Amino acid sequence: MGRVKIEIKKITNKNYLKATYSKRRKGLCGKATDLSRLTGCQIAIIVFSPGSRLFLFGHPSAETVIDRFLAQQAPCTDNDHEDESFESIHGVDDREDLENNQEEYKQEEDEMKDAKVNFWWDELVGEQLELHELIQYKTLLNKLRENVARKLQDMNRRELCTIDFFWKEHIHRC
Amino acid sequence: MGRVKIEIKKITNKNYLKATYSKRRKGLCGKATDLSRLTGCQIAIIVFSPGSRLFLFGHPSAETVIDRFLAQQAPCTDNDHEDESFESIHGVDDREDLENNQEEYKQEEDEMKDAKVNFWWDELVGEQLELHELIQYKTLLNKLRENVARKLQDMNRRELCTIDFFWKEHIHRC
DNA sequence: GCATCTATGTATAAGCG
DNA sequence: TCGCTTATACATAGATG
Repeated sequence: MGRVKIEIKKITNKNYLKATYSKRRKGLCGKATDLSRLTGCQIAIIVFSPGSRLFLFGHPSAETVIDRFLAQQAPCTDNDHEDESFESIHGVDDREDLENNQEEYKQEEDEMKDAKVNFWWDELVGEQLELHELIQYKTLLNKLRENVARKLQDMNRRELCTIDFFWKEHIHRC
Repeated sequence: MGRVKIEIKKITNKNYLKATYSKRRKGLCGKATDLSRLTGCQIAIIVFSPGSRLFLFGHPSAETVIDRFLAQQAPCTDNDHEDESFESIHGVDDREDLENNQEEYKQEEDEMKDAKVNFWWDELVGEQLELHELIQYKTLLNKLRENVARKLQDMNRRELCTIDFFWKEHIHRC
């Protein structure tokens, strides 16, 4: 959409590339704003420029929409199922045995250091923490998420795709 | 850009709204594809429709770009600083005192149940876990992130904006 | 709802300051 | 790196199947 038709392929001239990047990124955000205003949808756009600079855009804000997306990604988030899913991680699938012997359960709980994690964050978020403390937690949390995500990427790609499909088959895509 | 000029405000007619949503969302993705191909940038677009349906688009994939964004969000992710930031969470700011008395440090460490979390996930990600276990962890992790994000949102908005600015002043925005 | 058509408003390529 | 200009390609409003 200009004086001449251009081919949609990687621009080699650096100055030209930067100009096009700025112009079209701006145009993209304008389109996103229009779409949001016309339909009332929420949009987030994340761009990493050729020089790896991060650019964010969103309505109501990029972070709001990204958080909403992340919250939705968990396939099982009801409180009713949290304990269950956590136990299955640690191989504590036989719940009846534990319920029949509270003493043994407590002992086993003490032996499983990892099991405390589940309660750790439940208590954490329930407490009245200072803002900077929450932000520090968020930092650790993002780091952990990154590590787990890397671990997942390292694993068998086909297997991962299957799971991904199961997870996300309800998501529309272009 | 059509037969008549339209005002950019919320469309009330439902059928018309859906049609416009589909057309313009498609157009937006086309623009994003062009931008990515022309400049080599990475893009993710997250949209929640008026009916709260999730739509994802991205190059190379929405998830790839979102993960890259999340990984970058942690202001302090080197291993060298993890212990430091973690201690500051728990108010253990006076490090010299602890270094002068290893015994006391160990004792205090034992008393801080929360402190184990830091080591928990370090060990976790280092181990050879099954895919489904990782996915379960990811589930818990997303839930935790959601809780912390909600907590942050509940807090004083002005204070939060200040912190956000400090965190993200390097991010370009429209 | 989705594809197609056509007229028309918009985004933008190239150029200049 | 910006902003502005202009000619032109493109996106899309409305209509139809």
